[in-house]
Amino acid sequence: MARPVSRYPTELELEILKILWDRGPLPTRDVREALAEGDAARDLAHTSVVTILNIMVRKKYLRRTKSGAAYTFHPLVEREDVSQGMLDDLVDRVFDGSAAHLMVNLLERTDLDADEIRRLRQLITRKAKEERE
Amino acid sequence: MARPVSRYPTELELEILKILWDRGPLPTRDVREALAEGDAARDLAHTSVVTILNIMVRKKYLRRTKSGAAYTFHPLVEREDVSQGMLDDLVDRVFDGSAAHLMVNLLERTDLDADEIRRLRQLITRKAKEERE
DNA sequence: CGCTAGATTCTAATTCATTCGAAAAGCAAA
DNA sequence: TTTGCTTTTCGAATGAATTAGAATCTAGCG
Repeated sequence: MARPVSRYPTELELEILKILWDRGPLPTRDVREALAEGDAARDLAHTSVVTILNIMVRKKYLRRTKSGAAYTFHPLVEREDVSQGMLDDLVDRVFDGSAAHLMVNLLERTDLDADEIRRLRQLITRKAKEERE
Repeated sequence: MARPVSRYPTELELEILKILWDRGPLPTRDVREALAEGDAARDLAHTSVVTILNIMVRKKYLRRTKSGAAYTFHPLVEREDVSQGMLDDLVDRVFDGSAAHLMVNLLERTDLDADEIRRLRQLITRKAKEERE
């Protein structure tokens, strides 16, 4: 048997989703340009980008609409849903289902700025209250 | 070009690493049995397990020692290093480098028990103190 | 010493992910 | 309408991940 379909967007698929989430529906040309810039710069041939966009349509990550000669691609999945799915998967697979374990791990070695710390503190406090009810 | 080697252990590789982290060095036979049990039960042929163990040796995830007729496989990477690597990768790729964003996301929709909340609260408080220095 | 049980090595089939070129198709300007 | 540019469609190559059968090797026993 063979490698199973990955349950979540692959590396490249995620890059493309991020581009479309940030800048809205775009035609192939613009997706290609955005990929060539970006942090993880990928200078792909136009056809490569077309190919992967079509795969993403097949996988229902995107939908496309005709505009003139070209197609415009729209995200069909939400940023939050994908992030959460991938995060939950990591919690399950790597941290054996313990979100707390993951957070402790992250907290112990991440630098956070004051605002972020305050925000997290508030959330935790609220959690603690909910717990007591 | 082709799919690049994944920077972190693949699904199956991680399952095997977890088995070896939990139960120490094991020969192929025992790894196979553990895989067949486990949560994500995988009932693989003996040779399949051998194949992947050898791939993992090539990738330096494991090392093997001869013991009698068979080989015994030892993890060469630490659980913490792998977890952190995979977590950092997710933070980078999915949450654009913001660990705080990830934690907020997780906190908002995860049920934690009282102990875990207390533990996290302590950590955050300590972080806040450090920040003020 | 030769046989057998179990282990290992070799080879290979599948399918996914990534990458493109060649060719067909569409639209706009000359 | 013909030329030229842009786009898409199609087909294909390459390599990683997963799975496993066939062939080979080896240690112990009668």
